[in-house]
Amino acid sequence: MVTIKDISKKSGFSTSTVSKALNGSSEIGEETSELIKKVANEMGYFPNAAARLLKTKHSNNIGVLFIDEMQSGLAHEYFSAVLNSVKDEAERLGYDMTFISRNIGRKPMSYYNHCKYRNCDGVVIACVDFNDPEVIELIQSEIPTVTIDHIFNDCTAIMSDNLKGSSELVQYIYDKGHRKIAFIHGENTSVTQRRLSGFYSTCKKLGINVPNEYIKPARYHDPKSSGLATRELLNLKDPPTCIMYPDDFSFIGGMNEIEKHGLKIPDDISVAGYDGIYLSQVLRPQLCTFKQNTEALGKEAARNLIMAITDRKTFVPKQIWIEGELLAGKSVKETDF
Amino acid sequence: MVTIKDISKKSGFSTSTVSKALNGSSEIGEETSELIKKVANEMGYFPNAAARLLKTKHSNNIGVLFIDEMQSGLAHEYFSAVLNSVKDEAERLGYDMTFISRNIGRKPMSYYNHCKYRNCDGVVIACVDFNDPEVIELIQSEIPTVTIDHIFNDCTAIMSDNLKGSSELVQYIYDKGHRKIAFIHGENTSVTQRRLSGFYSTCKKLGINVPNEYIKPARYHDPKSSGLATRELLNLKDPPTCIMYPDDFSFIGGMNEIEKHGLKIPDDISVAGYDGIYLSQVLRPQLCTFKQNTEALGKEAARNLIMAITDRKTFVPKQIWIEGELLAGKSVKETDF
DNA sequence: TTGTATGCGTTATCAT
DNA sequence: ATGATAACGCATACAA
Repeated sequence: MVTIKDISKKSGFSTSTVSKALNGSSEIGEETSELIKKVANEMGYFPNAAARLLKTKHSNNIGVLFIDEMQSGLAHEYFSAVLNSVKDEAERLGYDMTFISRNIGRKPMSYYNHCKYRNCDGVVIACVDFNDPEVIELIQSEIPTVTIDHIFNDCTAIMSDNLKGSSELVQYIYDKGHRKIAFIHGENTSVTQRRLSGFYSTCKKLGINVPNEYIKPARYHDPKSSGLATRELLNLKDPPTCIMYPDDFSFIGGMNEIEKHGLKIPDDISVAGYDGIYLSQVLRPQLCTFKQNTEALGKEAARNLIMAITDRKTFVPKQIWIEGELLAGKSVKETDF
Repeated sequence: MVTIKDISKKSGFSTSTVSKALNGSSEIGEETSELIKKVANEMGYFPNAAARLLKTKHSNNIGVLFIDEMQSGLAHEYFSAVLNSVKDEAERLGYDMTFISRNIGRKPMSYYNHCKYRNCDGVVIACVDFNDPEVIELIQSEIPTVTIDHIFNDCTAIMSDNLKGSSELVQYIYDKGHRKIAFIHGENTSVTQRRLSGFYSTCKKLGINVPNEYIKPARYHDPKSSGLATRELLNLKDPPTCIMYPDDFSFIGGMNEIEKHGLKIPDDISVAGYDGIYLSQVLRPQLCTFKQNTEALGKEAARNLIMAITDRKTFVPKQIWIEGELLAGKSVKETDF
């Protein structure tokens, strides 16, 4: 391994001069600086992040907490897309990304301690149980954190605008003439609560009556439970003319159930998803859905986290709302009720 | 931050005694050891990975190279599942995982240098262009590497058994009575080559004649190109009775095209996918596909990489083949040709 | 069994 | 403008 010492020997300058030159310090002469850089290059020098960290206390490394109890974040297209965007932006800003887990080897370790152990400058938290005491410990610690899709006290949060999303969907469905709209929702999280709020408030605004049996609980990313809920809805005495699903993926479960009932989308029943994953756009009929802006979500998460790290003293926690986009598709039929 | 020094002061023992006790050295007395551990616990001590690394040269951190030119690995369910499994096993064995990219901040950096910079003990490589000189540089370097789905000289490779997979599919389809089997394949990689080999050799063994126009190029994970290929196949004077797709996801493109032609699966035409992603099992009819064992792939990758790291001297590079499993589904119709 | 001293590669402080 | 030196937190060779 080529070290600063080697460069020092080869170039004849002291290690401190070399260090300064390599870091672009203004106190080093133009020529020396050039020479040193040249030598460093020739020798294939690269700094050692660990040694640097030991002095500077900056690792230029951020942790990511992406643990889904079901199938661990990554399997979920929405979260993997967000994560990917976090990664791109972090790299652009000079930060690497390390996964944070609850234990390393046989040793159990809290998320917080894991971050300390790896000297993470900050952490992006998403797709976790925000009631987990360990998550809370981490968020409340001195380590800068940014949460995605969950507001925790006054910590910085990047939020996909779920209220607006479900509102726009309802509005669109209403505009198409539907008055009997059912909503199959995911498990009880703040995301779900916001979507429900958007749903109810828009219905109210539009004067739509929503019978309780039109609201069905299911699970995110779980076609089975949505399929079940769909069956219940279809078997109602007065079934809805349009069903909103927890997410595009879950809709697959509904789709099968609808076909089993011999119904056709959108002629016999209209449907809408959520997320706008690729799948939704290649299904036929194209699914009406609300596309969350995963790119912006990840990018803002990384940007704000790094701002919080860099301007630790002046950075003010904030909530950032990322808007999405309605993809009309062809799964909601124009109707005259 | 609580350091060994703090514990030393509080407990009255020297830093080296503390260090040894904490690392379970046998040269420290039972009681002292216990006492020191107790104090360390009380003070909330956790070691500093960077400082430790500086001495030991082991980071207990592995890098992952997961860059797809199309949509960056993570969006691909197959790869994200593999990655997830790598992560789980690595963590179990006491290793963290850091993403490796080509540049950090504005500074361009080869993959190899990035690994050095972060002191990765080893790297898992998947889903990249294996002709990239930088990838080659990394594989040929002194850093232990494990590749997934690609054999590079005599480096350790974890291979999903694509030859067997496509063979079994052909055999199954043949057993169902089909003799006119088309194959839409992905871009030219070693994975594709193996699948093609399996396809051709099994056809030959079974005495099936494969016209050239039954073999169509498309792209992995790209429904559009598979849709196009499907159209061409359906428009043939003598169209196939069964179409094999590059992967389950791509099949969606074919599915739409088939519907557009007014055909029904499997009554009018049979189809098969590859991967066995969740989607394939919730589609109706359930897709006939070959499920790759992502869990085993990731686990073996992590295990072998860490073995290579630990037993650097004695570890012998090897190829490990991971078998998958045919999921018959209902998309291939029994026919009497 | 325990303690002392040293060094990993880097940066920062203080001289020169 | 450049250099000597110390320090970051830890592990280890060696001394006691």
